[in-house]
Amino acid sequence: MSSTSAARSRKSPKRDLLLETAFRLFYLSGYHAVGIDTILAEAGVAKMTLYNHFKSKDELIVAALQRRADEILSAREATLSAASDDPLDQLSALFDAYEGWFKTPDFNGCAFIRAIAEYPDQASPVNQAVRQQKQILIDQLESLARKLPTDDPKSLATQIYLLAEGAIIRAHTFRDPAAAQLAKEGALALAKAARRP
Amino acid sequence: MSSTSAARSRKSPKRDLLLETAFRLFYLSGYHAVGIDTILAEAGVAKMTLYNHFKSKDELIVAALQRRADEILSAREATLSAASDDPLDQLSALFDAYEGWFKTPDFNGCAFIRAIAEYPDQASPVNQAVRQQKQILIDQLESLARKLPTDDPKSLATQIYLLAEGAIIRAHTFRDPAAAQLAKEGALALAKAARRP
DNA sequence: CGCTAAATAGACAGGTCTGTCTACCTTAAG
DNA sequence: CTTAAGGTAGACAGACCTGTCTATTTAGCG
Repeated sequence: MSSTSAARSRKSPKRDLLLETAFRLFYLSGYHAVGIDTILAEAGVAKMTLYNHFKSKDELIVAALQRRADEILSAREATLSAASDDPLDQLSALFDAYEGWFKTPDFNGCAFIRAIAEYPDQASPVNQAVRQQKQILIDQLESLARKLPTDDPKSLATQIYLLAEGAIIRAHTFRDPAAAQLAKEGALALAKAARRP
Repeated sequence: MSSTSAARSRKSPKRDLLLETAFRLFYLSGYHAVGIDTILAEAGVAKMTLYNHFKSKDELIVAALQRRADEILSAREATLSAASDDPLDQLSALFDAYEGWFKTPDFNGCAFIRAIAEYPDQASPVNQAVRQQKQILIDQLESLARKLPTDDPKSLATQIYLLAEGAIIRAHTFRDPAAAQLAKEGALALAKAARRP
């Protein structure tokens, strides 16, 4: 029995290569626009290897997004810990990091926002994965806002979140990395204005 | 000669029905996810009628977005002219209108942002159509910002734009219409803080 | 060596997609 | 009545899509 095997280990070089390749191509052209065969050809991996690791294309997308979320989380923690303890400095560092991202040659917007755009059904696993990831950023912004002198840190954090997402949209739509600095100035102004007088 | 006809008139009931149906379905499920046949079945129109009016699916998408842009522009002008002449009132009216939109049962984010997400290639006609439409909003915000007491109306207008786009993203991702009011308060705070002291 | 798990190539089914073509119908104007 | 434009139905080509299956090969390991 069990002639064909499971290959369900979470640690596998082929699996990781598939996730990296899949994310890169999805990010370049979109989720529906990129077919399985394109990813397999680019990665040089057989089709059955993919379907041994993932049940479906949707599952591959979710895993690729999850992998990307881990990368982002690590980078963000590095950015924050490189800045001083001053919450305003940390806010500045966050938006400066956005600017660096916007200037990378293959910047193509936010993979998560674009995933929501293609999978707007809230019941979709892709949609759920995106919301989960976005919530982490919002939580981090909220804990940052709590270090600021405001009586409504939650609202302030959300407003900063709106500026951050808006900056990504603008940078992507108009290829305008300067959106990061405008968002940063806006965020700092809101943080200062929110001070209880 | 010319046994088959052109049917290229810009005013045609079938053409308009196609555009309305196409936009509704694209907005519901996405551009790649909705096929021509689905639109034709929903509209009750023959395939050749579509291809007599539009050269390709891409051209249909562009036309549907253009039609939607006209609607939005009219609605926005109505919103602005219903408010007082005070630019802060006009700003408030804009974000209140956003809230109303977010609360509509079939709200599904911004059709233009989602189009950019699916057609990230700047050379794509869809991408170009979206940028053109978004620029109109930015120009309107800029002319509004010029009525405010600030020495950098362009930056202020862009920051308000970031809040507006961010609010749409948040409202769509988390089904949170309250994003509109947060964005509005943020925009008003920025407008007041930008006053030359 | 021998066993096992992982990966491979490639064919394949079944469906969907865009776009084209033909032949026919309806309607309205001259 | 005649003519022409717009619309219709349906078949069709050709490409692409996801997912499955089989038979074979490779690689690690006791």
